[in-house]
Amino acid sequence: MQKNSIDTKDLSLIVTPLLSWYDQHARILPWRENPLPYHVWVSEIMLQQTRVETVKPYFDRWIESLPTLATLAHAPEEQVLKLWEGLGYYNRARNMQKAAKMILDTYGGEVPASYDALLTLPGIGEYTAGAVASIAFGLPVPCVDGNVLRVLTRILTDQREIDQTSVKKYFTEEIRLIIPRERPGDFNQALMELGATVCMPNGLPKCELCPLHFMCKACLQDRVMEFPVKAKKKPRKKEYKTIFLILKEEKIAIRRREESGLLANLWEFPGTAGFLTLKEAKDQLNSWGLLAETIEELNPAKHIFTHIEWHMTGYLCKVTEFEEQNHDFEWVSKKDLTDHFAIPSAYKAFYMQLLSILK
DNA sequence: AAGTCGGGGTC
DNA sequence: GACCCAGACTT
Repeated sequence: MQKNSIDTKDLSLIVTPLLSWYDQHARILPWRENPLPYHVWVSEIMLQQTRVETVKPYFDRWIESLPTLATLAHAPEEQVLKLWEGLGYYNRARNMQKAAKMILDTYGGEVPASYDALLTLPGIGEYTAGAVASIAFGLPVPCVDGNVLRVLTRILTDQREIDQTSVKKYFTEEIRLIIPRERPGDFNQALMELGATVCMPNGLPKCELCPLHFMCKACLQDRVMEFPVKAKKKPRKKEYKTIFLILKEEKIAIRRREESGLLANLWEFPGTAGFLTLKEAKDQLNSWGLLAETIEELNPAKHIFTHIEWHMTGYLCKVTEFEEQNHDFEWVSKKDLTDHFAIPSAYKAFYMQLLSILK
């Protein structure tokens, strides 16, 4: 038996107090109002690496626009991405639409009530398969996310790095042994809810409010901030860009990003690598077949991704086109831009400057 | 197992 | 600044 493990009989002691706590403290959340499998699925995809408070308005708009799995499957991808605009990890939205089509084709339009079947769908990994299976269908399967790992490593003072697959696997099996057959979905949600609202990810946890503090080794030893142990992260790479807000007769230039990589296939304002001087910026416009009638500097901006930093300068340009080029600009009105094209938040600072200029 | 993929809240 | 969030997928 491993050093840090307590036996299953002990860990099973969390079940009753946890469910009882959840009965009193479960938050009222949009996806809990009418927990249809489609609703549970959409919420779990949106919640991947994303806070509850961030997801709420996105979930409401999504269900309003795409109320059923079939409407999602048949929706234009542009609409799906527009509904996802600003939420990040955009493959989640594309994969969800792919999965919706697969469910229509191979499961008769019903979200499959099987952990293994769910796991075959794009965008659904071990966590999400377990979450949907237990919450939407009442199947007794674990779902182990960052919240669960934090709660359990604290209860057990487990010092292993939670980034390791073996550790996640270990806790998944521990949960499988104790998950109550009567209320698996509530149990999984209770564990996550406790992690989100009491056994918090940042700052001091509210141990005095925790229904498990009586058996939490970290709390009893006053060592809660030592857990969970996580691997160190690599420093971010810095990239420098120049962004162009180009206006031609009340229209704005945007273009589609590459089909793979960062922000794949989304729309952006034209840009180039490096910080361009005013003269270099004019030359760049010329190379696009555009002549600057006016050009002025915009406020610089920075955007932090998980592994990259974008440092951006920008120019506002009013142009005429002196030569038809085969560049891939799309010239759109302000209304089309705001209504139909998904621009990632990395461009938000320039997007805001543009909207205030066009106001 | 390590890298990639977003964005924002919180300390 | 640094960390982390109801992770999945590719290499």
